[in-house]
Amino acid sequence: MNDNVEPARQAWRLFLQAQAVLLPQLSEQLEKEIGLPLTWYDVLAQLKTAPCHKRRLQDLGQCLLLSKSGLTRRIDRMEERGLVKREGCAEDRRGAFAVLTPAGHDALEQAIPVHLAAVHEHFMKYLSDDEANAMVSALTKVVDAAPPDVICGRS
Amino acid sequence: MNDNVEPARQAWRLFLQAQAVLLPQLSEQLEKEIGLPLTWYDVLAQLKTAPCHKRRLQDLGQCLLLSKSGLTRRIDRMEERGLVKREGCAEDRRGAFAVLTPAGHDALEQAIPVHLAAVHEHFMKYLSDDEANAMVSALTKVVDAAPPDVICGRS
DNA sequence: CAAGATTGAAATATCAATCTTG
DNA sequence: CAAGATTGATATTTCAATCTTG
Repeated sequence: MNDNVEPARQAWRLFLQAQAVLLPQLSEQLEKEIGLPLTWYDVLAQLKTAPCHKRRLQDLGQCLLLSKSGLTRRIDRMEERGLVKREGCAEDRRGAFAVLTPAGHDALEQAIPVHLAAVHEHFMKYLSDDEANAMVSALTKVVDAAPPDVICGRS
Repeated sequence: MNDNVEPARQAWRLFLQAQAVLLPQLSEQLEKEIGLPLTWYDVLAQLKTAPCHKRRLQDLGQCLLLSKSGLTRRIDRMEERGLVKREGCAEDRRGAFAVLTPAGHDALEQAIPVHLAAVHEHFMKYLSDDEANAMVSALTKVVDAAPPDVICGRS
């Protein structure tokens, strides 16, 4: 019974520590080598895999788990730097798209190998196959259990 | 070898997603039910386990992975609310301690069961024994590989 | 000068309110 | 009125500069 509680609690502690150690490290490294904040990388990566390299702001906010206004401002800053641009939506004129620009595409192409190498170096290389599979199966349950309003419903 | 890459990459994606979903949820819940931000809970928890319920600001910043000025301001806000207080250091008069107040101790005692229950509800209960052990072994390697002097614990 | 802590300026996030369109 | 997006006010964090003490 104690053996049930303890490993899970330890897993939680390490989960928090790992993200607290990893994210600043990866963020700083990408920023220094490519001049791209990790949060911008996330936006560019989403756009790259989207049809026509564009995506509704609404959708972007949801899949990046960012509030509406948070996304508005992030896109503002990225647009100032020419990495994305906004595009009105013809079918629903309330909406808007964020579109990848050529400069944004180039920046991402530069960033991808650097970032993936860093993720491998600091995270993936420490996971055995079994450990990776166990993490996938466990965290899938955790993420799927999150109420939809946590994922979608932020002002 | 290719089978090594994919589960690990998926584990990374889920790792990011899980923390993005979990932390706001736990934070909001603790804030609503106890009126205590999760970041303050972390400070109180650190102080509770320290000798005499006090700790050098320097040490706190390191184990909470917070910058010097970030900690200064967090302690400012908590001191305003009477949860901690500052205390000069006799041996090295440049330094200062953060000390748990009775009010801070009470708030933490209220918060602990609520927060632990929430962590169980949203995270721990989804981990089988094997999955928890795999996560512990994997994340231990990840955390140990990071710059070593900064690691302490949360909850 | 170096180390511990604080302060000012800037970055980035959120909530609430607002504007525009359906 | 509801939905998509933006704006204003506020909160928290970091970096660089500063103050104090060793």
